[in-house]
Amino acid sequence: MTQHKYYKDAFDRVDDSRKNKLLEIAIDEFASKGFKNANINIIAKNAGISIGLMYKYFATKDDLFITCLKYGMTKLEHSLNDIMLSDDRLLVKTEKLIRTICSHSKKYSKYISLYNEVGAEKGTSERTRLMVEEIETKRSSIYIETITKAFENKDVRADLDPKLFAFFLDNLLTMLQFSYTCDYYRERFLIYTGIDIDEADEEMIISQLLKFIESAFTVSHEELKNL
Amino acid sequence: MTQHKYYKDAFDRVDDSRKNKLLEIAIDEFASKGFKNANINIIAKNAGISIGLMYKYFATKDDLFITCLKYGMTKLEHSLNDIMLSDDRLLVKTEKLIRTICSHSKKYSKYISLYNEVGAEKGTSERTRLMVEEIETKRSSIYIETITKAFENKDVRADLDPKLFAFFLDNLLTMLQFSYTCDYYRERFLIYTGIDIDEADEEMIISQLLKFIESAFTVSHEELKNL
Amino acid sequence: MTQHKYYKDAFDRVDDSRKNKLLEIAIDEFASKGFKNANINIIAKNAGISIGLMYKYFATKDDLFITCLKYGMTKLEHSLNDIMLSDDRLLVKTEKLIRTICSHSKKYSKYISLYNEVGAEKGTSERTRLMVEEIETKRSSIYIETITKAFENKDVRADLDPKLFAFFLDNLLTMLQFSYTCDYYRERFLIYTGIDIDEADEEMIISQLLKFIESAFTVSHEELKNL
Amino acid sequence: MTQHKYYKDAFDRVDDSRKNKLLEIAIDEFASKGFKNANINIIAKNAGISIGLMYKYFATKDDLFITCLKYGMTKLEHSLNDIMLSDDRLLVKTEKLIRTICSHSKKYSKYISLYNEVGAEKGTSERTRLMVEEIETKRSSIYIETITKAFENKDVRADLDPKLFAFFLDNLLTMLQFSYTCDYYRERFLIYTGIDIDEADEEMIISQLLKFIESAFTVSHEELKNL
DNA sequence: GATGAATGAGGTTTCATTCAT
DNA sequence: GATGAATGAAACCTCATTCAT
Repeated sequence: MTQHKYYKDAFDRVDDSRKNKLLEIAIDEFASKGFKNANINIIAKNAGISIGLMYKYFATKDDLFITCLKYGMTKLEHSLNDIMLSDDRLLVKTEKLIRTICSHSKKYSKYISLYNEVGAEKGTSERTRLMVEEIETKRSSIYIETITKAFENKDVRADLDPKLFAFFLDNLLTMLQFSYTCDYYRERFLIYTGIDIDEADEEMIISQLLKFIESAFTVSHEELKNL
Repeated sequence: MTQHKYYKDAFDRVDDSRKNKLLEIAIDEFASKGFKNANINIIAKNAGISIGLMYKYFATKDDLFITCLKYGMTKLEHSLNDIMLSDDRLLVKTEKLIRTICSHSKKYSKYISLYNEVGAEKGTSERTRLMVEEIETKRSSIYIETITKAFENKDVRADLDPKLFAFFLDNLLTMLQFSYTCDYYRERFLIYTGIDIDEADEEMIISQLLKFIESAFTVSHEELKNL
Repeated sequence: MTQHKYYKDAFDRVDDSRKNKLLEIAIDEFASKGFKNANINIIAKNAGISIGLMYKYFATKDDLFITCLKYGMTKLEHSLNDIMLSDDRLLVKTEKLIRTICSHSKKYSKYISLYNEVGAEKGTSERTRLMVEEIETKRSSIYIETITKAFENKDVRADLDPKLFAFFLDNLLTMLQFSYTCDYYRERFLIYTGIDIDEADEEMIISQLLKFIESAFTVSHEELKNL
Repeated sequence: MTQHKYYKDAFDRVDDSRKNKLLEIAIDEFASKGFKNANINIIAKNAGISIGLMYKYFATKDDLFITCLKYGMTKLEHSLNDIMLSDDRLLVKTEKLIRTICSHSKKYSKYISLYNEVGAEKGTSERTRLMVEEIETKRSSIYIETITKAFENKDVRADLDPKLFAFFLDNLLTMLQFSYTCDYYRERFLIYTGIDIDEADEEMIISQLLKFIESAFTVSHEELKNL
């Protein structure tokens, strides 16, 4: 639950524009080559600093990665917050959510690429646990809170569990993000739909996903009779 | 679309039980350490063959990985086929699908771990493209075909696109698989639901997901009036 | 023979308590990690001064080490002087010497640890030569002088060479010091005696060592016959 | 007590002359630069093998060092065994011991240099403990056993403890070894005696040390009176 | 077919020292 | 006097792949 700081004090003292530049360059490298293939010597060189200074800022390659990840995740979080704390009905919120995911995915595809990479990490369970916590705790609680309220307003089918509802909803959004940003999932989208997602009609995707969530199947006959 | 063969002829001549043993051992290594950290020399040692022979079977580490991946993917495909080609209504098929995903995830978690890893691969776009094709083409076409039929039977809301419907459905199932099998997504499930997925009530998850897909939101008043 | 000064003038101008604090902290680091693994940046940080200032005081890490070493060696020298310049017979002096070594070893184990390290230094023969001279010249001359006097008083077996006698005596005392203070030699003591030296009966060790040396002083059979 | 093996199986398969060559070259490097400054890439290059193969033989630099150390220690052990198991009286054995130490020190000075280095190691207490055990256990037990027998034969003053006697005796021999082989202690010998130990009259040193120890064996005045 | 010894480029991390302020 | 950001060479260790037998 404690939010750790994965960089050293020296990095705090760097002015913001250099800080951001460094992180963006690191994110470029991580997003294009993956964690293991990324080379911190190259990151340092591209950022115009010595490798020694790099290690004055970040104790390990891991820490640099996590800092990049959190930097990226923060950007989306703010937009999500704004949406979820509004007074709209859940359906409207969901639409806004999807729109934000779409535009964010285009703008910040590299950040999502990092997030995607974390999801594939093996064999470092303690680090993984920390990272999940850092990333998912806030996001999940915003979702769950909002959805719980929606239940009180009878915006949602009563026999659904708010937590699982939030989970399924985020699953759909996450996979949509990956489809916009990660090589494999972009190809997969192409195979499913026949369309390159970059050239897809975004409005169509949004409306289709909204309908899918809203009511994928038509109400069953039995239920209708009972109305 | 061409189905490549990522091993050498010599591997064809090995008898099946040794073939499977070798692949299972390789899958163990890949699933527990990830592709880059897996060590092909150790795989050979664990499998009881020399590294030289390993290279008589597979030209590169990549090829070994892909062969493992396809080996694992084939197992699920058969079950899916059986379900999708049945005469059930889509809702019933979907339930069967989810059940299969759940049980498969427990039994074959390592195979899914490999699949998950592929989704995070960077910077090898041609290889990635080939792998997506190998894996997703068959699966997606089964989904789409089935769902298109369901549309004809009016089992599905008419204003949904079958391809996107298939895509969204598979997204939900894929994320459920990951939640059963991959470190990160297991933790994420715990954070969303408060439950360790291994100790979760599977029937509850199945029924909730089914409801979510079936009709996440209650039918709106307007729509009801128009019935 | 010239007593060098291994620090810069700026260090002379620092007041004594800060000087001592700095040296004690450096000694801590050197004694716990060894010269090569000790980190001069960390020493500066622990001492509360900047690394820049550190280099205003000491030209190199080597110089800092030597200054620490001499600082530590000085402390024992004074006690030895007092003993050796007294009027006691050699046997009494030797007992006092051993007692002093024991208590000093407990109190100043870190200084001895530095001394022990110097004995293992390789490949810097000129520096080594200088350091031996700095450390051993005074000590050896006190020993030799005292023992030469003892020879005149017939306190010592006549057919022994005073210089070698002093050398052997100091060897025994040095190894006893190491046994009290250095990881390896502490373990070695345990293996030889079955006792952890910290829990050993100090009086027993003293009396045994004294007896071991003492008989060296008593006349031999032949000499006895000639009395 | 278990004697570990600090090299990998692959090293066992190397033929003896190459094994010895490799170890001698590594010992050269360690003895001349010390453990930390020694460079295994250089050792590999000098030995005419690749660094990769080096790591097929030894898991770590540490392991290579320990293997070198044990290789060197074994050589002296055999000579000591022969002497100590003979039927000579302790005084004769001791003389042989000193002679062996002297000649061994000249021949194998590098091995002793390694041993000396271990005695100065800091902060790796578990590794240190293992190494002490490996090296000192056998040697100390041979000493103690022999000396205990000598006590039964009344070769030694009765009020001395055999374990401490062995300990003091080995201390003198160890320091003599260092004086022959280690930079610092060679200089120290020069300062004490005024003689470069390489040009010293070895017979004189031997006889002086023997006398220094010897009197320890003769009975004390009191005891003489009681005869 | 089968072996496994051998390669060596490549990547992370450390730290004594400098120098502009 | 005092600071501490910045440097960058240097060292350990990994592992996919080759090839002589």
